[in-house]
Amino acid sequence: MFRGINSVMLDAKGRMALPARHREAIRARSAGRLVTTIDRFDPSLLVYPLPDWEALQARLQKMANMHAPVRILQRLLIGHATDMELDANGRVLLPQMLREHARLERKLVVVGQGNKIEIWSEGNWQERMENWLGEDLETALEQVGDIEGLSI
Amino acid sequence: MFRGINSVMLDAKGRMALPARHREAIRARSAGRLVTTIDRFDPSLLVYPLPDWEALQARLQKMANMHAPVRILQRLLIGHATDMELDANGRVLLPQMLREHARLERKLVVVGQGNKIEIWSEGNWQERMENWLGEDLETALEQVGDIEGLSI
DNA sequence: GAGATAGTGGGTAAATGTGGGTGAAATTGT
DNA sequence: ACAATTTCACCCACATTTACCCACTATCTC
Repeated sequence: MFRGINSVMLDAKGRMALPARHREAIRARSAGRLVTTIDRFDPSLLVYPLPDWEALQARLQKMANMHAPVRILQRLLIGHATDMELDANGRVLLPQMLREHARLERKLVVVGQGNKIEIWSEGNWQERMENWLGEDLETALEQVGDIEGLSI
Repeated sequence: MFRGINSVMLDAKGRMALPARHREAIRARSAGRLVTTIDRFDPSLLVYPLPDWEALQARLQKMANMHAPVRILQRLLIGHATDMELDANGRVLLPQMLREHARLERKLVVVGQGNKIEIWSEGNWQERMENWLGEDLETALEQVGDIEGLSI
């Protein structure tokens, strides 16, 4: 569904153009309605089409919250989830608290990730990229499994 | 499927002629629709016919992304994967961010690699070639296995 | 050598991304 | 409760990028 990377500006009002390549898919899937929340591992935001987020949220809420880690996960993800809508120019308004979490500044990077879109500050993204490209993913992946015969 | 090496120019608009020897195969396989992404080991781009890329992406997305190395792999590959289409002259427009990753300048090298095509800047390619030719591949390959009885 | 094919360059209209004005709505302070 | 201030939705305007043409040259085929 979503893939590819774009560089865009965050304007003074906190708005960001969603790359055109994703708009049609979003309009078709959810009439332009989206939900953003935080990424719990990295300083970035996750954007889902509304129905996909709702399925995720339902799943999170079904988990028994007697366990502290489940409660924490719910607070982080559901707590920060904010509805957004594409405006006439294909932009979205990113909520201030989420902008702060991802430490977004003027230059952003928008990364398609299949069922979701990630939003990063350009600086953070570039910094991470350098590390990721240097890592030995194969060794780590073999321990996870799932890499058997994968050839890219 | 794809094989052979060509030297082509990247024009001022970021376009590159796909060597004619590959066009027919691409048109037959995917009506001229391609996906490019980055190579994670070298400064080069990988080009797949759309259906072949989609099979790869589906495989990547099935992996459970609770594990950090899986997320990184997805970000690098799916995150940079960009749809392209052959224009009337058999050219493709290479996205700016990918051009930067592969450090493409005016002179490019296009290398057929079976199921994919690699795009290099001429300078990088030549530099690597010298190193590759000087390496003792046999010793290294024997440790990997699968070389038994291979005769070239 | 004439015609076809391949690679390259460039013009132009449409699409895309960016910035900002303005009034309505929400929030804040008193 | 009301005024002051901020935020937001909805416009419009503009610059840049891209898609779609057409043209030119070099090479190859017959």
